Amino acid sequence: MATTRDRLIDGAAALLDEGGPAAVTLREVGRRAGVSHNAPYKHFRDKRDLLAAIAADELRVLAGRLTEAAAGETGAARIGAALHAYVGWAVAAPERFRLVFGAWTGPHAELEDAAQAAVVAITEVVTAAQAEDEALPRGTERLVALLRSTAHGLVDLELAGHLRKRPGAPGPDDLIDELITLVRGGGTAQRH
Amino acid sequence: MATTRDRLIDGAAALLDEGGPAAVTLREVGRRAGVSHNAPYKHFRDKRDLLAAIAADELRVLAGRLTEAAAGETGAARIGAALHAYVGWAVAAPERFRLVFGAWTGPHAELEDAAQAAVVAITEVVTAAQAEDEALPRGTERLVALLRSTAHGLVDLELAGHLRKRPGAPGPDDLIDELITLVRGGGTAQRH
DNA sequence: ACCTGAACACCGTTCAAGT
DNA sequence: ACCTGAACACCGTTCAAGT
Repeated sequence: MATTRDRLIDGAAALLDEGGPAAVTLREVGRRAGVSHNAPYKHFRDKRDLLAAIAADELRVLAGRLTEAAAGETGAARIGAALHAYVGWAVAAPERFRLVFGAWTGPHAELEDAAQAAVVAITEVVTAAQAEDEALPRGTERLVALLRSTAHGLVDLELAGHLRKRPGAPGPDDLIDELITLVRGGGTAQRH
Repeated sequence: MATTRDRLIDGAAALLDEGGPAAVTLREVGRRAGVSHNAPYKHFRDKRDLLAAIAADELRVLAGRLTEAAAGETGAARIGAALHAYVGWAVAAPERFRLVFGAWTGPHAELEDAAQAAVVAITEVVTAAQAEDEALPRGTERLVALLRSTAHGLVDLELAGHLRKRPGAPGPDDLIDELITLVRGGGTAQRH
């Protein structure tokens, strides 16, 4: 049986998916959890803190998916699998994606820890890929930053409807494949 | 002398810059324009429509900056200049950047027109660059989508504080230069 | 420790009415 | 055509009080 705190988080996450952060009213969150409209204040400092708990959960899910997806591949394909997992995660839950990477006024410890763990996960994937594929550029930090940014931007533009105006235009997954190819110098060499 | 509509937009844009969309209350917008708290409804359908007018203005500014920045360069440097202008625009006005590319529920004609014009502007830059630099990959649509996504993602992660945890880590401008290099195959050839 | 109900200060939006 | 003031239905947050 779930604790009140868990039910509050679940209800808030459902409301978030349904209508974005504005739809996450503490009154409705409380109602769905079977408590009063301000019971949430006994478990979270305020609405922001409740949303941050959801965001941190989601970042931990993301880190796990990236690691798992990359584990079944070798070389640059590790990176491709991780980035495809990133896109799949974001597109499946756009509001959670937007929440995680949205404007957080002021620091939040749990959220920052989870974000750091996600960066570590993708960094490990890229390090392994670089060790297996000499066609990948050296410099893990720069490459990670570039790959993260592109995957993130692809998703954000796709969700905003700014990427595919023309039917048949390449989507995020197509463009990730192209990115991997370009980053490897456009060639196919995979020496070890 | 500015019309009421202009003063409403100016006041709303200032409030947006100061504290994000939540800070744009129609009451304060009206107060700054010297009208009542619901006079805005005579010029805009609702708050969303007022924000969309700001976003459309901003997209037109962006399109102009991209074109202007690229005009002074040749080959791949056109793209570099345009993307640096994109980053400069976004970082200078983070809230406007977030507004423009944020979650717009339902279509908005003026905003979509302005977005289309911005895509046309960057597409023209890339087309010109491709004609001058054979090291750039062919396929304008795919390259434009990739470049836009990376620049957008760089800015979004930077603004969220997710890009540069370590002091001295590469910033958006550094990574754009690296992107251009990688996209040209890592080489420096620039035959015409 | 956890929860409730009333209350406060907001906010977007609507409406009748004014010039 | 453009604007105002009152009103409505919200919402986040606080507080005193209950078990």
